[in-house]
Amino acid sequence: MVTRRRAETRGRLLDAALRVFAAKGWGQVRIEEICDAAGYTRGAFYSNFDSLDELFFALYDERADLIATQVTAALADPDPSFHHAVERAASTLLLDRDWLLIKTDFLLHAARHPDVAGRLAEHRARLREAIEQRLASTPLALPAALPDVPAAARAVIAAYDGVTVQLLLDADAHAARTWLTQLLNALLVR
Amino acid sequence: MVTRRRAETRGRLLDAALRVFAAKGWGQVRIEEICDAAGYTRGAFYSNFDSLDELFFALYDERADLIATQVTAALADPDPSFHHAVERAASTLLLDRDWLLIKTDFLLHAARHPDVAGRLAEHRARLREAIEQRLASTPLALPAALPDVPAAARAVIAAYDGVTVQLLLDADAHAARTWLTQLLNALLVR
DNA sequence: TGTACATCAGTGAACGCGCGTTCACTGATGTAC
DNA sequence: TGTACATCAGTGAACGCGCGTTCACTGATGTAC
Repeated sequence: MVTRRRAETRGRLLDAALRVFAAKGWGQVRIEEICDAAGYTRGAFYSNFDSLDELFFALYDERADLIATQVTAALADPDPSFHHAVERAASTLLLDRDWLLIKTDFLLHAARHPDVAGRLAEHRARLREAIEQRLASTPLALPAALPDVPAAARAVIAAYDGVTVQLLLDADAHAARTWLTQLLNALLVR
Repeated sequence: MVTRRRAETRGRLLDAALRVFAAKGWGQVRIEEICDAAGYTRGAFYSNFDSLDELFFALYDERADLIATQVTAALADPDPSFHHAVERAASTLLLDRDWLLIKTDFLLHAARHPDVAGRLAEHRARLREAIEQRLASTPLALPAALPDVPAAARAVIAAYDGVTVQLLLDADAHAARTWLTQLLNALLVR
């Protein structure tokens, strides 16, 4: 059984870890920095996690699940226009720079350690399916180079990844959203 | 004056650093690992560099310059077809996974430390200009969403960045080149 | 609701290892004749 | 070309700090009556 106190401590450590990992980056983070940021001493960390890796993975899983759920909801809503659904999904995906930094750290970690790449593949698969379903239920005249819905969905993800890089560099979230919309128009509308 | 011996040692340390940084990642690398890989003791490192950061930056500058030169040459060659030039540039950009890993480490570092982002911005500007010049000298019917050459060039870079992410995850360089070509067709050919 | 007790979560001092950094040294390299 | 010497590049042992990890402890939380 997990007590309320324990769950709160764990939650605060995870929240602090998000900020500290985003600011410093994987490999530059000391356990004590996270504990300080969360308002605990190091013992609290060892009482809740076995290692910094375990905490980082827990953090990734938690946020990835949250993002995927939000994006799926934004895309699945049949009410708004295609354009509007894209805007909402793009807002979720491109708003939180901290998450983009951590996600990219995790991407690199997965690229170097295939044994942990599964978590990331699963997250990307969830997003891809949500995109495919939206594309399939929208009347679109796809260009010749992207003949079917799966190819178009992969193109959407490539565009998103490309815009993410730009956003990491210039930190201009508004420009990134505009740019993603523009790219999707170029890719999906013949 | 730099002696021959000194230049060779520096070169071997940089080569070893490329492999070690690619394998382990920024922040996971010990100075001794690089020295071991290069066949030196730690003193050799301190005789040539002040810090691991300095070595990493030197490594980035060296490789970025090499890549940019090669890509510019591939794109500037007026002889081959547009398709062929794209293939050659894509080969240079997507062939060396070690470089993609290091480049992405550096991207994250630049995203977190704006004061060092200049090096990366310069590299990207060089690539963008080479792409713009090639696009300007090629008769293309751009889609409505990408009205001018600068927008098209930025789209090419976004596609490249997106494909890079996929290649980092699946390590399939051949699929990545095919996929990039397909994306560029979808983006640039109305 | 109040009290007494048991358990558990987080404290923080202490330990010790790994690794960055230094430096007196040696033998490799370059130079003068 | 050969030799003698000076300088310089890389060696590797030694030092010590930062940080991960442990653990005896305390006071916070939950439970039984």
